[in-house]
Amino acid sequence: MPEALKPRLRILFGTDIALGPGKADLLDSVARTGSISAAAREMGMSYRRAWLLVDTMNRCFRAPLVEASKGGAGGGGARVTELGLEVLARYRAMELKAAVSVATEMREFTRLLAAKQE
Amino acid sequence: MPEALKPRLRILFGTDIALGPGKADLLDSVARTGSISAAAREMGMSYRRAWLLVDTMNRCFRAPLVEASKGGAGGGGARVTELGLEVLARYRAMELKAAVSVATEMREFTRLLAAKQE
DNA sequence: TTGCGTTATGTACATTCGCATATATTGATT
DNA sequence: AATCAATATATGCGAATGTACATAACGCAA
Repeated sequence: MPEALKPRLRILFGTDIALGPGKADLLDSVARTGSISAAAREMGMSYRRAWLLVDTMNRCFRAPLVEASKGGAGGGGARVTELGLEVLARYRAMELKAAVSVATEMREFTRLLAAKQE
Repeated sequence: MPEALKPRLRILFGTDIALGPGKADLLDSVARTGSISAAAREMGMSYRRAWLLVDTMNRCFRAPLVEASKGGAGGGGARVTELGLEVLARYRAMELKAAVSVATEMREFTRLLAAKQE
C-alpha cells in the first residue's frame, strides 16, 4: 500500500501530540541506531528537532520512552525503554489495522482523483 | 469517541492534500450553507483560506467538488456537486470504519499516557 | 590530561502559513 | 443606474515552525 493512502494516527495528550507518524519513525530509528543524533541524521532533521520530539514523547507518557546518557565511549547514546518498545509495537499494530480496514475504499478513491501530471 | 482518538485520513494527490479532516468539514459546511464565505465564517477561518482549500479540492479531483457563481441574488453562492457529495460520503464512511477498527486499542493507549495536569 | 562524540539547551535567522486588508467582478434586486 | 453580497485574486504582516549555530556538560579512551 502506498504511503499516500495510509491513515495517520495521532495520540494526543492535551495540546501535545504524544505520538504520531513522525515520532513513531523517530522512535524506531533511535531504537535501531542507539542514538538521538544518529536518528536525526538518518531522518534528515536537526538534532534539536529530534531531541524536542523525544522530549515531548517522554513527557507525555507515564514514563520515558527513551533514556539517554552523556559521555563515555562514543560520547553517549540513547536507548528505547521497555515502555517505548511496547508503545511503538501497539502503534504499528494500530496503523496496520486502520490501513487494512480502509484499504479497498482507499483504492476506489483513486478513481475519483484527477489524472496526475507529474 | 473523543476527537483526539480519531484517525486522520488524508487523500494525497502528488504534493497536495486532496482531502483531509479540515477540507471534509469545509465541504460539509459549504453544502449546508451554500456559500464559501458563510462556510469560512462558520469554521472561523478567512475567506481566502476557505477559497484556497476549495480550489485545491477542485483541482485534485476528476471534476470540481464545488461550483461557485458570482453576482445575482445574495451576491452569489456555491454548491457542492454530485461528485462532491459522493466524495464526502465515502470519506465519512472511511473515517468511521477506521475509527471503529482501532477504537479499543486507542482506549488502551490512554493507560500508557501520563496523568494529565490541566 | 587532552580529545572526541553525544546529550542538552539557548539564541538568531529563514521559511512557511494564515490572516487582514484591498480591489475588481459579477448579476439579480431595488 | 445604483446597491449589495459573494466570488476571485494580490499583497503585506505577524505567528509559528524548523534549521543553523553556539556553548556547556559529560565520561571513556588514547
